Amino acid sequence: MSQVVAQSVSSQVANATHAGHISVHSTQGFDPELIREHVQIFRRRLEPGQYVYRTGQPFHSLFFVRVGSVKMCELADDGREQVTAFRLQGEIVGAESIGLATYSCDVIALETSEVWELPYPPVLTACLRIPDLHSRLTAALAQEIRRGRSWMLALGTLTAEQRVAAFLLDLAARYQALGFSGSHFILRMCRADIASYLALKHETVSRALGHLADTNSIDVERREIRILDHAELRRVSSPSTQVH
Amino acid sequence: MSQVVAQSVSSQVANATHAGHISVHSTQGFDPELIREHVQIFRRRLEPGQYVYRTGQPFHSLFFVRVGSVKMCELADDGREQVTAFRLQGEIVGAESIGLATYSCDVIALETSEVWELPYPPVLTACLRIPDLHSRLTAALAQEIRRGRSWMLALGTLTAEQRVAAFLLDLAARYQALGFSGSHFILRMCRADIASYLALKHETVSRALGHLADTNSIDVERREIRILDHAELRRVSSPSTQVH
DNA sequence: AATGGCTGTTACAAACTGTTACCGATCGTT
DNA sequence: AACGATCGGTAACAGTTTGTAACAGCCATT
Repeated sequence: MSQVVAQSVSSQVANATHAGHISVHSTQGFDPELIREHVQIFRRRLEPGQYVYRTGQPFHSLFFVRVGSVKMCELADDGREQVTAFRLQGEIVGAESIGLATYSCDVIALETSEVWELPYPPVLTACLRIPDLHSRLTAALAQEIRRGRSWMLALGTLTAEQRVAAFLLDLAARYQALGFSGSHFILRMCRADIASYLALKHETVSRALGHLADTNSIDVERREIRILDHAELRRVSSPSTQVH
Repeated sequence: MSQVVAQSVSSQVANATHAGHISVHSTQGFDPELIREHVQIFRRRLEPGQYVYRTGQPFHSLFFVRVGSVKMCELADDGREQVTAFRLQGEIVGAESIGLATYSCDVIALETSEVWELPYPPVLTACLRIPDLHSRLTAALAQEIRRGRSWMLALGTLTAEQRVAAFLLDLAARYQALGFSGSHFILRMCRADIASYLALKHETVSRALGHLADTNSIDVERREIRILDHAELRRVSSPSTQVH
């Protein structure tokens, strides 16, 4: 039965994708359509686990996630590593490496995906020609800074269960903005990736999901998530809203 | 006696400041000198605790920290707040709010400081006129994203003592890049601010500093820090370097 | 259909961090 | 010089998160 449900979800995905309606909201208005005439765009198809780019490879392009989703992994010299972002379709990756000779992180497809490669020097040139494009790119970069800061705040101030709740709400909002269901979706990443992103252990993520399910806030079936009570999830993820 | 030492440090600060040599490295080359002729710059003097700008105020300018240091504080709707960055002289604040109608965080002076206000619309215009400036601003924004990511990695993978060690090393490197001593400096922020930034409680910061002092890695006298053993500090802050 | 590998779940004990409380030091003010 | 407020340090105790381990479910391969 869960098989059937999962399929119904993927058909939603297919529908929305075929509608060709990519939310520009999620990229702060940086839309590849705007530079189509000025920059040659290369399309690349990716299977789960394939790299969009790797740390240390020469920086040459930004990438627009057209279909699917990717994870971004930061890695330190001493071997530590962490997932620092998940990017869904309609979002940009690669901007963090602007100004460097080589990419500063790994980007890996979570599912079968398609990215549009936007060679950076041409993008830069186009920005000078199209004043609007410049401010859009700058705004997209600034938004990326804010997303990081905002997530730092979450990591620094929320407990394990609160982080998991906040993570689900964030994903739900982004799926909804894309035209998918905001209360029923499939996690494209494994527990270990979620845990890494939330600065927890994967067992702790499991336990938190289990507890949220026990309290009927959500329904969990491995990677399939149903949000049963948005209000309760928000309450859980916002400590100050609690009654003392 | 500690009084004397503290004074010797502040004279170092005074010296380097008077030398007028602001590192462009720390701003990825975004230097206010470059736009002097295109943008009218306003100078502002700040006393400790004063705001450079507040969350919700209309966004209008970037700020270049000319003298002193500031903290950046993120605050959530539900009241949670966290210090998300410390900026020393030669660094830029305000870039995270580009593209928004209002500033997205608080910036507060930690000591007597001077900031140069750079009205943003003129900066943007100047970027279109000076191609080089555009790439410098973009690069500065990208660097800000990477700094955030890199700190997220630290928060997510390091223990309390490792974070404190990493924090001290980061400060040391930045002071050294500015021409100050990298092994003897004064913390401009209180323990609570450090704790907030490191996602710890201030008691834990105290314990960690105490333990680092016990092992002769550093010397602590309230806000005065001497790094006695850089190598040991690096070892502490890099888990994988440990021998099993 | 059976196997092995990977992923996810749960229980229990241990470790680290947070909490609370108190004390001393410093600084600005009266 | 005395005062209060803020800041910093220490300690005992409580709590959450983690580590370890065992088990179950899914999937690809044989």
